[in-house]
Amino acid sequence: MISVTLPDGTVNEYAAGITAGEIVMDIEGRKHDCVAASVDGIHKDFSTILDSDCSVEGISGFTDDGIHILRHSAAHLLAQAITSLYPDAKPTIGPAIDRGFYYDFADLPDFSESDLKSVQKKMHEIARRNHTVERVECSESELSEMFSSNPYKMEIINDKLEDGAGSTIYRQGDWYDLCLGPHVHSTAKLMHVRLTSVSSAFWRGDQNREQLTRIYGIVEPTKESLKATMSAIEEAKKRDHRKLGKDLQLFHVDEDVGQGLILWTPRGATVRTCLQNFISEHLTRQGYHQVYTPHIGKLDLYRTSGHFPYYQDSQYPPLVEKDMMAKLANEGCSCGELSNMMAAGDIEGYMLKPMNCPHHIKIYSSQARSYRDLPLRLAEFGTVYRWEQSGEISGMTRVRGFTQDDAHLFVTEDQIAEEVLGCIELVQVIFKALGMTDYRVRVGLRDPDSTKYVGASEKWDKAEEACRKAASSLDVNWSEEPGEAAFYGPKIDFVVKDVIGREWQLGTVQVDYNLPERFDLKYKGSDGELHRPVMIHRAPFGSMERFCGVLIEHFAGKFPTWLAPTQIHVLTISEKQVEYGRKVTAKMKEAGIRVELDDGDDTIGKKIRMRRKFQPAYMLILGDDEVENNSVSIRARNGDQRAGVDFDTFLSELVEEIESKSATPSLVPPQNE
RNA sequence: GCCACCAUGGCUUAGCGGUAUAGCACCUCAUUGGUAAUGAGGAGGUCGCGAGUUCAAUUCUCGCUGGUGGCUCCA
Repeated sequence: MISVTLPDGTVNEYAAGITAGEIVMDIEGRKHDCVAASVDGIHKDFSTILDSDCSVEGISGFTDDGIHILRHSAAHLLAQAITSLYPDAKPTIGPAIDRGFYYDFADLPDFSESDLKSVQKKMHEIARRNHTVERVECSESELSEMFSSNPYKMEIINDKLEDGAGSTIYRQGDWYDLCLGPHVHSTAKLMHVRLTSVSSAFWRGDQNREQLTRIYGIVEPTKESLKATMSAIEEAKKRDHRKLGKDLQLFHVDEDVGQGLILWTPRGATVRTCLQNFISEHLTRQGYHQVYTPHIGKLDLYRTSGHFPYYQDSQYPPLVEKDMMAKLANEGCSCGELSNMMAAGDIEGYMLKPMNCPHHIKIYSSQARSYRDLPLRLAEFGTVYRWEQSGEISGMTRVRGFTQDDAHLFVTEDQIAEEVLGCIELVQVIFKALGMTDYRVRVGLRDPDSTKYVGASEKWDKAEEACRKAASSLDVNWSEEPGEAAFYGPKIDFVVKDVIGREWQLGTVQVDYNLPERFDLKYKGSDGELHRPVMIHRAPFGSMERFCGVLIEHFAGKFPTWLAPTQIHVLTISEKQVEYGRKVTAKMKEAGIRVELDDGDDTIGKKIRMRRKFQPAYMLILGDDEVENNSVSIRARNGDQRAGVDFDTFLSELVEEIESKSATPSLVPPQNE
């Protein structure tokens, strides 16, 4: 007999040799939703035989751990279906991921989304067969024999397994895969599966290696949860900033202008301006100086900074000076030669700036600086250009021209900690005001084994400690990531997820020992000696483009009143109220409200329907009653109403809501019916 | 950049080897209507661009541009 501790703390006696699954069934009953067992805290298959004392717990398919196992098993099911339909296809790897699972296949050419249906059908068919999923221990030679026709699996076996060590396979029906497990005990657990998309991936993420076909899917424990997940995905798609950007007329990208180059249309520009003004207020409060610098600079400047020619791949090509061009033409220089000269950095001209720092540095060094000038904080909504790969460009979140809410702080060694903290505070103030709580923070530290870093290691220790401290002052999850520091200093990154679960880096705070060195920056200390300042780069929101894109999704286009492109739409019921409507509109404009009047001859129902798509904070309905009482009827975004409000009262309440930057419109109390 | 898919008036979309649907938006007229579509009429497209096949291409083929999903990269 063995003693098994159950989740509620009781200890039961079982015959040795009982399986984990049998105990889970004993605890949870016959109709449980567990997919595997946790034995002494380690995830195990139900088939695991227990012959000594331990604790056992069922892992529900509704838990993070449980769904992970389901996904992994579903990946196997997918591979089984694919190999049965496409015998030449070779499964490579197929893990569970955050939002589902995928499997990469070699030799599955021309597979497209339209083929998913038949594969999914096959998966359901196999699932229904109720195959037992069986774990089998194999020796290295057995494995080599079983996977001899699959070079990818062989590569894993050769690379990952220690010499002579065996591993396990999981078998279901006539199919098996190299895997450590654990897995569900039967394919029947995998009925609620959907394949979602097809794309490609490189074997082992290496673009020099084979291109594989990757199939993505999701799986859920029950029919209901699958349905819920599917509709959540549908809902998320409606929030996509690319769709809302079009619907709400916030921005436009035109192929004649260029890929990844955002045209801010009036409504979007309004949102951006409001944000920039908001940020500017805080910059002033924190002692920043705002500056303006041009969009280009001489190549020499970027030679000094190190951007040119070393980061050519991610920059627009240089603008070659006219005289230089003419000279080269006279000399019969070919395009190939010109291109080689550019690559070598051996050319004169200008560059579209990929970063603002060199310009800001030149502002710093335009005067002799003393310790009394520090910290010097130079801020700019600075537009930069980077040559992102064409396949990477997406909406507003990945673009080729963007405006950073950039600043460079020139500080003494001793000021680093406090200034980093100041940067973090700014981020927090603004994230809080916008109700953005769903972000994570990465602290990039140096890799202790590498020598690529500039600056003395004592300095690094101090700066890294400052970053840790600053991060922990935040109310959010943060992680230390050794090896993720830039070569010139440690950094703090702010990362958010978009509606489809992709992560985007927004803000960053970076300590930099390198550029002050390269530009030979100095300040005179209290000791009368010249010292080297340290720079802090910070862009709390990254870029206005990406930030607004994320913000559109965050609010699902329903901006708080202070940010709404149009705050108020005034709708008249009939011609009789047009004059009053105009008066009210004019008064609001005078008060600085962004207001639009619809005095057309559509019915009120039609006007509401038409205006709704712009998601104004409020609509005002004006009929005879309102004209008579000098009042307005307020209609909130959700349809709730507040009628007969004196116009002046409404206006002062509205101004108050806007000035307080209230995150949610609150002029109409919620109505529960 | 790589792989797959996609591209029809402002938006959503039907369709096909014989130059093309429909809805909304837009314009005109009638209607003066209380909180998610009043009715009638009208205008608007060289079917992303360029080649090729064909008697004929929006429809087939190739190239380009742009988009979508991934991969890769990101000072």
